[in-house]
Amino acid sequence: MHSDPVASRSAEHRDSRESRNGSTPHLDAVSLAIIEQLQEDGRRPYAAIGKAVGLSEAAVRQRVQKLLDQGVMQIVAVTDPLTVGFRRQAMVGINVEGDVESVADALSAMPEVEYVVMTAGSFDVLAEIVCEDDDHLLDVINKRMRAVPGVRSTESFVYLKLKKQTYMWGTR
Amino acid sequence: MHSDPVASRSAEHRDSRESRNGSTPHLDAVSLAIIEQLQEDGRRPYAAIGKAVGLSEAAVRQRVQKLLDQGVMQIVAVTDPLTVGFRRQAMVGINVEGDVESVADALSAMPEVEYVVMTAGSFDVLAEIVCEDDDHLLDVINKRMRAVPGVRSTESFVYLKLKKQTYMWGTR
DNA sequence: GTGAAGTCTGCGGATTCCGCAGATCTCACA
DNA sequence: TGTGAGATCTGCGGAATCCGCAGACTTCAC
Repeated sequence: MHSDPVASRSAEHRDSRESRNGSTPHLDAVSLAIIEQLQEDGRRPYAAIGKAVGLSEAAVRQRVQKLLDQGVMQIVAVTDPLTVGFRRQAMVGINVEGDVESVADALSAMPEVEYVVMTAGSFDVLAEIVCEDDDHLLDVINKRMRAVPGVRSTESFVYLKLKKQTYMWGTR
Repeated sequence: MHSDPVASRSAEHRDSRESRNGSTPHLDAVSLAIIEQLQEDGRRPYAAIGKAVGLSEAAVRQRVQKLLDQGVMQIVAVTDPLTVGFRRQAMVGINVEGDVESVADALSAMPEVEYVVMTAGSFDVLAEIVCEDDDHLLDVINKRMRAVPGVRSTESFVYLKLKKQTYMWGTR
């Protein structure tokens, strides 16, 4: 048998069964390790990943495809829209009366909204928006977002400068 | 000459010169189009991208490499840490007295901090943090972040559920 | 004990990646 | 106006990678 940098394979399988999260199931240590590799470089070859996690090239490929199909992970190019230019960006904190999730869904449906998260604290929902310019920003916040049923109030934080943006939660 | 889906090449060059953003220079329409392609699929082959934007495979490869080297773009796997499991995540709004940028830099240096942005509004800085558990979260916020010189106050928004996460600003 | 489902491995063949040399264009400067 | 440096694009092979598939193995339910 080849060396196994992560752990015993069969043990992983048993672990993955006892996922108490009903929605998105089963992420064993090997898949975690694969995701970590792709967090460092989304274009890393499958063979190199396989060597790092102790799997064949084909097995890595099948796992990655499955993770993508399930929506657990996506491999994409990320930028700073402000650096790329000509756009206004903001985080909007929202207070909701009634069903929070339906408001979050309505916000998620808007193309200018890149990021929506339900939170505990003095806001019920946080939404990040990317706009063409100030007029567009004003339109999205004051017309469209405030018009969503259940939105009680909003507070905006216009982005001045992005200082850090990483995806390295795995590698610590 | 082949068809040119984006625009005239030489015209692009002229456009790219007049970038009034001193920090990160020059992003012409072709590079924008390449980024859009990679926002849809970070592993899309260079040849396919070249066909879409009207460039040869080698030219796309050189441009992508340059964008990566310059830090304009990164190609990575992104997930929802909450879905992946066993972690607490929060957005922290911060008020600063004195130099905001130095505070932002200090926060950026912390490994648990994934995202830092300077803002206009009732917070000076927003920081997103990913922690192992509640104890870790408490430690990072109350011990480490509040200890940064210049931090006047913080307010936390613990993540309950991520509803949307895209990187499609280009394709609208 | 047996069959279905899931996963891993190994293996070609097609595709892609990669470095390099030459051509083209722009721009600065004499 | 001419010239040379710098940047970018194209085309081309050779190496590496991607991709589908068939077989083997394990687990699980019945």
